[in-house]
Amino acid sequence: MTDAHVDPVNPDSGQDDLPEQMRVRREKRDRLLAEGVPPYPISVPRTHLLKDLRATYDAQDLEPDTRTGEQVSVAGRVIFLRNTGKLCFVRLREGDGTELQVMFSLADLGEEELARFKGLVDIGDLLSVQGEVITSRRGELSVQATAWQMAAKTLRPLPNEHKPLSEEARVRMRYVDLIVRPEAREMVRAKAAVLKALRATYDGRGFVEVETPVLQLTNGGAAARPFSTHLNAFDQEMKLRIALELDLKRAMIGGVDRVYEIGRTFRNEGLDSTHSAEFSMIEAYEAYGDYDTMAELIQELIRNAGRAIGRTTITGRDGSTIDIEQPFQHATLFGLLSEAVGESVDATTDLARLLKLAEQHGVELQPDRNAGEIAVDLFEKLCEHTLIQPTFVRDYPESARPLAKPHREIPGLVEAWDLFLNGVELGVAYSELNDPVIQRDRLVEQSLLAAAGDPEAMDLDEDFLRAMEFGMPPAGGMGMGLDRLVMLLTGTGIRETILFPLLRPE
RNA sequence: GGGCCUCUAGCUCAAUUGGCAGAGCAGCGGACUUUUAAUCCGCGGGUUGUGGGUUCGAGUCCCACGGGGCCUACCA
Repeated sequence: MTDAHVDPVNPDSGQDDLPEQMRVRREKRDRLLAEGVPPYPISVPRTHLLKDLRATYDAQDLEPDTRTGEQVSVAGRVIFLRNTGKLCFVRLREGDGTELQVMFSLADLGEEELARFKGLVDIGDLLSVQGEVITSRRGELSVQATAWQMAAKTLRPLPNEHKPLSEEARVRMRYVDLIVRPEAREMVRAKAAVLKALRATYDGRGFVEVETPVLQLTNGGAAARPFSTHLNAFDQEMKLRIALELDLKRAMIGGVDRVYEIGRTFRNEGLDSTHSAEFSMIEAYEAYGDYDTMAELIQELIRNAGRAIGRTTITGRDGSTIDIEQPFQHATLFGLLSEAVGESVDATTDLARLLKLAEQHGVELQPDRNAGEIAVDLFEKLCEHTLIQPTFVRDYPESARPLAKPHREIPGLVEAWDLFLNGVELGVAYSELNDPVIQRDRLVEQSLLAAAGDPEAMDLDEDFLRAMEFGMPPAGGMGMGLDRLVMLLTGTGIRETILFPLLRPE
């Protein structure tokens, strides 16, 4: 932020139209400038992190009124300020939430410097303080200040520490949320730890991380409405990717046998508490693997991510305990569905029977669904929410998963699973279709839908088909939503896990 | 898309039947050398989301618009 209208040599920026507290802070900034002290210096002394001092001294169990003799310079944000006349207490907080008390006394600072401190420092300011590490009379680890500098003057008051910010304020001003709310700070670090664990798990298994284009010529790899944009250099309409799949398969065809990407995808669809316009996808492909090797992989990914943030047991939404250290269950789609409807249903069950079952169980269907799609609809409505313990739901009807390979034993099914945990879908995997002729048929079918106006259908990606015709190894492929994983492991909503969620302009 | 709720001081929230717009924290002035949401005395702070309307009088009732939330529907 710049204040071009403020003349620093002639301080008069106490603008009348500002709220009182902002005016006061601007005046203090002006006073610093007037005395020749920069309110935003290039650097300030800092010999120790608050965290360092806590690590060094907390373990020593110091008596009250201890003087350690160690001289330090520390820096942090003033989050608490108490003035008892000739002695001021300040609590500094640094970015990770570590706090340390600083004491400003008449005896150590002198009358003039103490008065300057009282007159210039507000809650929220970033401060550098020099002094000795001591413990207070109450035994609290502190720095007894002998000098201080403003590191950066804050012009807006911090919100009330003791009342939670409204949910809207939290997401609109996440920077403030991060300052005042420990859970917000922890979320940032938890997500980073999860990402690190995911990469370590892939890397440990010999997977190679790649980056593939976000800007795409065609819409493919999933069924979703894309964002459109324009590339001026080619005068070319472009799409933002909705999935990573096609480029990762191209890489695998080229010999990146174990390949993964963690990256942003974009979907121009409805937004709600579980759907975001942009979100991070995790996809991996393993040549000579299949959907069983992917099941092993995803368990290890989730387990290691949980361990990285110390959360390997989760309380399910029905109150039960989910222990992700335990092997995940396997079930079949038709097995679970048969159980739910109380009669045997399989890939050969005809459309009429399935429609009848849908009616009996009050499941509303979209028009023109085929038998396989109805079976999946029934499963989603009747079974999905009951899958609290981690469960791989395997073997989908062919028509419901057009990019998976036919099942090795059961006709009419394909080798695909969805992983459910706490009643939500967390990841998917296939034994990937690699017959370029069948692949072409499927994609042509999709492109006809697209031509007919289905905004979610895939475009025909001729280059992808050409790549497939060079031979894609038999492979397993998996996908998982990063935000859903973090939500699951931390037990929070999507607006908490995304640092800066998309919001309407104020 | 449909339904319900909500928007008041920097922040979090009150305001009875339509009758002077308030509190806590934060801020300003004063006292206090051990506070930890300190205490004590005093003071300021508002276009009640925006625009209309009803009324002697609107934070409150009506209409429209905007922001936010919840439920529902849709959604690889």
